[in-house]
Amino acid sequence: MKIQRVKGMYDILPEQSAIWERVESSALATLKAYGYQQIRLPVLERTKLFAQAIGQETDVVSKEMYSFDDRNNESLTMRPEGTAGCVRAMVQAGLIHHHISKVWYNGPMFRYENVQRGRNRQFYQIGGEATGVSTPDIDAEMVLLLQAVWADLGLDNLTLEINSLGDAETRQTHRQALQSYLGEHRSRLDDDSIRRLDSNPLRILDSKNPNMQSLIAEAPVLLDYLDDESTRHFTDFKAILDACGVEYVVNPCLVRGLDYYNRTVFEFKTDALGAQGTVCGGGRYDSLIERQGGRATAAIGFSMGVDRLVELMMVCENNLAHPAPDVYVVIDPSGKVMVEAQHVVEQLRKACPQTVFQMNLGAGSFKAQFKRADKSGAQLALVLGEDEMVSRTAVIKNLRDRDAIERTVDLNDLGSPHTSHLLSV
RNA sequence: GUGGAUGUAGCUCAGUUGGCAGAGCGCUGGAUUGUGACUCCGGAGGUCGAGGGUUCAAACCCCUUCAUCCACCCCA
Repeated sequence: MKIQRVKGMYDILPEQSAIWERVESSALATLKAYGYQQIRLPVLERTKLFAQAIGQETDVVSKEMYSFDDRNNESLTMRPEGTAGCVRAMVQAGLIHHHISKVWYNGPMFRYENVQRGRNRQFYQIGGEATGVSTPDIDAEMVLLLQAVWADLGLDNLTLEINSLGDAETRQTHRQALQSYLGEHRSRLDDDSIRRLDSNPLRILDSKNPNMQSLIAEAPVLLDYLDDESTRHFTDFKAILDACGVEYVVNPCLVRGLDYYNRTVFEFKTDALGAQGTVCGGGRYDSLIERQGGRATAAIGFSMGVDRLVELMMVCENNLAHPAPDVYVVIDPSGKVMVEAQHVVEQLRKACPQTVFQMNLGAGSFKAQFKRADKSGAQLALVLGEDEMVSRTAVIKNLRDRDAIERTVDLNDLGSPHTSHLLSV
């Protein structure tokens, strides 16, 4: 039996890697333009870091972590998300003592979940964290930054949902109100909802069950419980989005799965990817840094699911062109010129650094080589046959224009502008 | 953890009542001297997911198991 890949962990094959590169480079360039600097973090952290930061009771910590004891009998965990480790690093390095720090990271995260479309056990996130700013201007700038990434990628079908969770007290008070309200109408709840009553009552408000809609409509709304400062924060946040022409939906039921969030939370969603439509999520975590032992510092972060963005790019058929070489080099099938041909092409690569040359490798008749040349997508074929090598020339054939005449280059004059011109595409 | 679907060539998939393992694409050789695309003729490539059972005979029926996909839950 051949050894197969581990469930939920995928190989990113050459066919897709170009799109990955596109998403990553687009995010990188935009983050740079908004003043974010890269931070590179370990995959392994101490287990208690995540338990503390994310919350012992969350699904992620209670049943989805890849944890194990190392040889020193210390429990380590493969990071299930990026923020906890990033905050740990920033506190450890003293970065939170600046007026503001903006960092971004990119890498694999691990959660032991049942796989389905858009949900893998090893998945990739590009995340950004900004510490030191408690005002809503940074919240809005982060959303604008993300919008700029979508625009750059040509993704125009994402909807932005926002909400404010207030502070911890807000959520606690609302949760109790919600539980007592739903508890009073227990008879109208379906089985799923009764199960969630203790674990996650806010989720009940998301139910699609038509029999419960009137009940849900009357339920206590989190936004009504916000303290004054959170309300003002949320209002100002929305005002900046409005001024910048950002469309959004206030979703009072939007909650995040990790405990550290407060105030502003947001998600970018698509309906083109099946059930897992959240492509990017984020929010404030103003008390996390202090809880991690740092000086009390406000902070906000986001993370985008690169796997999902890549899939969305493929669904939208945005630019799936395979990268093609510019010049395919056909050499004499006899093998007599193999040594010299490699030398010539090496000189050409230096003389024309913008041009991508693909040597024919692994022998083959002229016929076979031209078939490969055609299939490669190259514009030009450079023919280094035995006759040409004797006369120190090479033939350039245009593979995309039937009527173009074949041209000849002088192999003694490879560095000349004339040669470069003939080979430029 | 709970449902449902699917496993046959590198890929996408046919395979009738149980009766020789198939197609398209891809790969590869050829169709008169060293030239691709369109066309034509060849070739290679299979433990039919795995194990067991029924049968003269199993890709097909039965049992077990593994894997994949989709969904619930939850999240990026």
